[in-house]
Amino acid sequence: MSKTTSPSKPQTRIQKRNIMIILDAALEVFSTYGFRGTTLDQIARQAGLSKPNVLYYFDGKEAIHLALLSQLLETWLDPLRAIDPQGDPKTELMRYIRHKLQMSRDFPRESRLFANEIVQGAPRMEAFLKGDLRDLVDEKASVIQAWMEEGKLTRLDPFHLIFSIWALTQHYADFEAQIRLVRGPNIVQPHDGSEDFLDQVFQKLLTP
Amino acid sequence: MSKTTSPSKPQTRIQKRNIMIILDAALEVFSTYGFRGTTLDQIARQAGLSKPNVLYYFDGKEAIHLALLSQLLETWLDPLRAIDPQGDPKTELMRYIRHKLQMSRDFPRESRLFANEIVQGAPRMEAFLKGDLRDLVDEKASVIQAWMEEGKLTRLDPFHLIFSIWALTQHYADFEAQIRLVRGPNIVQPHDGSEDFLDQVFQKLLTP
DNA sequence: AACACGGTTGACCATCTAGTCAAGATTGTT
DNA sequence: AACAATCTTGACTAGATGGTCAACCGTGTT
Repeated sequence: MSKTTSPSKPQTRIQKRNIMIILDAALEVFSTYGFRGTTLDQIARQAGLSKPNVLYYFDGKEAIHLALLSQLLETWLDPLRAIDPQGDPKTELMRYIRHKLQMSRDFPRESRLFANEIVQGAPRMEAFLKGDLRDLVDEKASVIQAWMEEGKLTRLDPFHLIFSIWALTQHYADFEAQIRLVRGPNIVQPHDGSEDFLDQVFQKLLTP
Repeated sequence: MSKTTSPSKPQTRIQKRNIMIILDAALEVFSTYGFRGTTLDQIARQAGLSKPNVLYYFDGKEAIHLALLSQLLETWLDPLRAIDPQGDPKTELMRYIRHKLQMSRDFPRESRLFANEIVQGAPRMEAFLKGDLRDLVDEKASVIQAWMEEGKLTRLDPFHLIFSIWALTQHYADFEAQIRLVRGPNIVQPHDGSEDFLDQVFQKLLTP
């Protein structure tokens, strides 16, 4: 029987705390080493718990990973969902871009967890990608398309536009190591200047 | 003693063939599962050889990975190196962008091998990133900066510009699974339309 | 204090994985 | 054909890894 997915009993204080600790530790490790590259011992050590104790709260490595992923997927859709068809086109898109960049800055581990999954073929996210995400992307692409046809935005392929936003914003989290090493020791925050840059890029790009 | 790095004896036909087969198989597997997620058995199976036979040609898993990586790094610099300070600024950059996109289309496994390494903190590429790559990026950033000051390009942070080119071009290879699943079964080639799109984007962006 | 339940862990197991080795098969050369 | 060098592999080992379990500890309630 699954341990964390049974909603019958309410969670103890200790349960709440340890489950949070474990998920945080697992996020740290999974986002760095990928699913197969992560060991339960690593997670346990990072969490400051013994391995059997970790397995007391989760049914196994897979279950921890799944918990992280489904927790993540919920919040992943929100910024895109928030694009308002009634709002001002450029404002809405710029807000989306800033929101995504902010997430990449504030939750780089989540971004890398996601990236790890997708680079490796997304075996655990097929349902999400071709389900909820596809529906939402299709919907918002239509909205953007309509905006373009009204002449309020530069005419571009709306799907490629969305992908380009993902690419540019997530790059700062996913390839942080590269940016950090290429820029040298002077640059502490790989994100420095990214907001101004993306603002410039998309202002110029989207204005017809 | 290393097997493949000893240049004393010339390679046999069989050696040449098998080393190529192994590297190709390893690229396939490493690029999909990452270093720690890949097993020697997987590589051997993919190569159609026995595990001891694979180890006859390479000193171990690490050595295969290293061979792939150093082989890759050589070619990785070429497009950037090809940017000619004497050429026409926009032409040079557009050529670079198309070149990078082409590589992402023609060598997606190489791109994903790279991506896997970097997402996981680039532990095996530090020297390259903070050495040759940094020098080259610094050099070309200066060139771009000069072009901008001459008024031949839109004023942008040249480093962020280079990163944005990397992000946008490699995205099509690294996140192919996402694009494929989000776009649905109708889209066969995730790259479809990417060249036109990036042409539009950077034409508009770079023109002052 | 005593009890029950939740929480914790050392010791253990089965399986997987990188790597070894000695023996046998194949190939090229004379 | 005969020989040496190259090539191949089944069987194996040591250590890592996911997961189990029985016993023990801690906490809150009466």
